Amino acid sequence: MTERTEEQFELPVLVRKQVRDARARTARARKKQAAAAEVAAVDPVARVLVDVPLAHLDRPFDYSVPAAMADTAVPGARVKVRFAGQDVDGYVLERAPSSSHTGTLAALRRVVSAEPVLSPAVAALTADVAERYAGTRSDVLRLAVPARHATTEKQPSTPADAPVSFDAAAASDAWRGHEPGAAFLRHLAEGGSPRAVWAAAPATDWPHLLAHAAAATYAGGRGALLCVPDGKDVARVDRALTAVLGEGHHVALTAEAGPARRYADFLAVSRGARRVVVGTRAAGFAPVHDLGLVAIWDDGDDLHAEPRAPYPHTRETLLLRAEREGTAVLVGGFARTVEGHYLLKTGWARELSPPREVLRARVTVSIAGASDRDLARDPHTRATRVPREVHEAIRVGLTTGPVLVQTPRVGYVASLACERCRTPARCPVCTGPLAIPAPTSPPACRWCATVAEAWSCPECGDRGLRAPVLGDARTAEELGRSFPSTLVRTSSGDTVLADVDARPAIVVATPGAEPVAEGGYATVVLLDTWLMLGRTDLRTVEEALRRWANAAALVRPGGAVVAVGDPTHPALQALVRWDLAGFAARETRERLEAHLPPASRLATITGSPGAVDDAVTLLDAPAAAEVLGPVATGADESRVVVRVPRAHGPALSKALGDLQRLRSSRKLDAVRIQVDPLSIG
DNA sequence: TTAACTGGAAAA
DNA sequence: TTTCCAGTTAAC
Repeated sequence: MTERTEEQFELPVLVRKQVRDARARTARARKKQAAAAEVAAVDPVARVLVDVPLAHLDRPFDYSVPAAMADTAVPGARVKVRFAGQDVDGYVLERAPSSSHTGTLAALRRVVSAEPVLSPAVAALTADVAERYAGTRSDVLRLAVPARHATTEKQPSTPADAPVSFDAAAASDAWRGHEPGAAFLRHLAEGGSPRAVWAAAPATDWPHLLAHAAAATYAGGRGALLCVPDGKDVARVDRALTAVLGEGHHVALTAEAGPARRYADFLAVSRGARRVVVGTRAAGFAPVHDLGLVAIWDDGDDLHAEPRAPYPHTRETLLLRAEREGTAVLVGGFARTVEGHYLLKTGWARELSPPREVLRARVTVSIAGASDRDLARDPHTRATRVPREVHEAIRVGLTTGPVLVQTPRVGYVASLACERCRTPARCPVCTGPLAIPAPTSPPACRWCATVAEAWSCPECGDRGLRAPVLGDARTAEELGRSFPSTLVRTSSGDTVLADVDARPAIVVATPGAEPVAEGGYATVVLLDTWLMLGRTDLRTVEEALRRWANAAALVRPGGAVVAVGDPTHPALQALVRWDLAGFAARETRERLEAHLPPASRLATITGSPGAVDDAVTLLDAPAAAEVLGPVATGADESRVVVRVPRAHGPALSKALGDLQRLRSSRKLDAVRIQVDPLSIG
């Protein structure tokens, strides 16, 4: 009885002790096993980058390599490791003879595959990009290495065909009109690393020029990497590369291809079976062997800005890569960005551009200003948005070929505008945009709901408001009425046409969705340019000009471009003179005075007001840094902007990275950091 | 997820 | 002082 009571009483203690002992035994056993397990004879240590989201763990951890994995745990291989009790994915960065870690190393748990998917060059690039954008390598690696597809991995990659010899004559011919294009190509072919910012002349078949630059590099025994904004452009450059290099030398990497195809193409590159690559922004990380040239087309297109952390921009990724791998650089486009201009201004890159007489021969740009006088003379103009001379230009164009009509997207500008001078109508209370909430109601502010019954235009005093007539469908309908016997096609949103043939037709397209015409358009019309300038973003004007230039450049050589808008606007004047370089230079000067990028490096810190506040306190920013804000950006979210002169950019990135590591290790509330955000909105 | 560590409380 | 235990922290 007594014994039983005692037993019952002592049971929990006993159980606890047993559990404890059992745990200790398994721990000892595990350690013994780890120590006893045979490790690799050479380089028994693997430096592993683990895939964990914590900034302070963004460094290699050493693991012992079991003998069975000696040959498969190669640098670049995907592995599974035990990390703080969990199985996590990682990449072997390198193998080493010993570790500086004090304490016993855990063993690699499994080599997922011996395929070295993370090359030393891309691993280094990943570190550079993470550092530059104050992010983690694991985030960058998600962008750089595609998901594994085991079946695909088992297939060998077809080796490249014997390279065709470089046709220097054809290449120089293609680049004719862009000076000094021939010298640039020769330099590439000889294995040099020239760096250029290229202003393409309108009506240039730019995919072929890119293909020739890649071919020149390839002929010199090196690889080339071409990044373009979207899948449509990838397809064009893909075709151009096939035309110049033939089949079997290049791959096109896009998000559209399924996972198997994507991985197969990636492997063809990482195995060195293909050394010429074209793709969208993710391709910037493609592990091209013996990389000799990196190129980006239309670097002002915001598709080049990665929307996932740490938000790297393709141009910056490629420039970091060029620095590290010593490659040639080609930054091209019809329009020029302020960043592109900056590369020239600092002497880092040379200019490739068409001489005046080439431009004059390629295109004639004119402006149809819908002035009051025009409206009085032709009241019909206002109803159709298409001034008489534009109507005439379309008619003339249609006698010889297709006509492109670019019209702003629906919803691009939702606000009402002054009927007379077309200044966007803003709320007198909060400066928000005015709109008509219901068909019969008076205009009201979309931000603060103030009813603006007695609105008058601050620019011209007119009291009339007009709703912008917008949309490609609406425009197509109008033009269809004006040109009854003409085929009218639209390209926008979900139904984007890649190309149209050379027959006369009206092609109505929204910006960025313009199809390429066989042989080029006879005429290009840019409607409602004033609407594209109506936004208040920092880059509005630059962006509008870029979109106009991209549409205008689709004319055939000697074709006509007509823009409907204010003839005195500097952006339209730049378009008329096709002086996009001059516009970028002026824009850069203005930004310099306003301490905006690219003369300054700028970063935003966003998060809960408390977190942002103490992030600013913890931030060990360079002495020259200015902290602007915080400002409230939403419900319980605030933001500060940190700005430094460009020379202190790397120091700012470093400080922001340190801040993230510190916050992560102290388990403080996360803040989102964006270095060089595209816009601060 | 979990082993190692920390510090405070209880036992000696 | 030593031992035990729960909560915390670092993570190979």
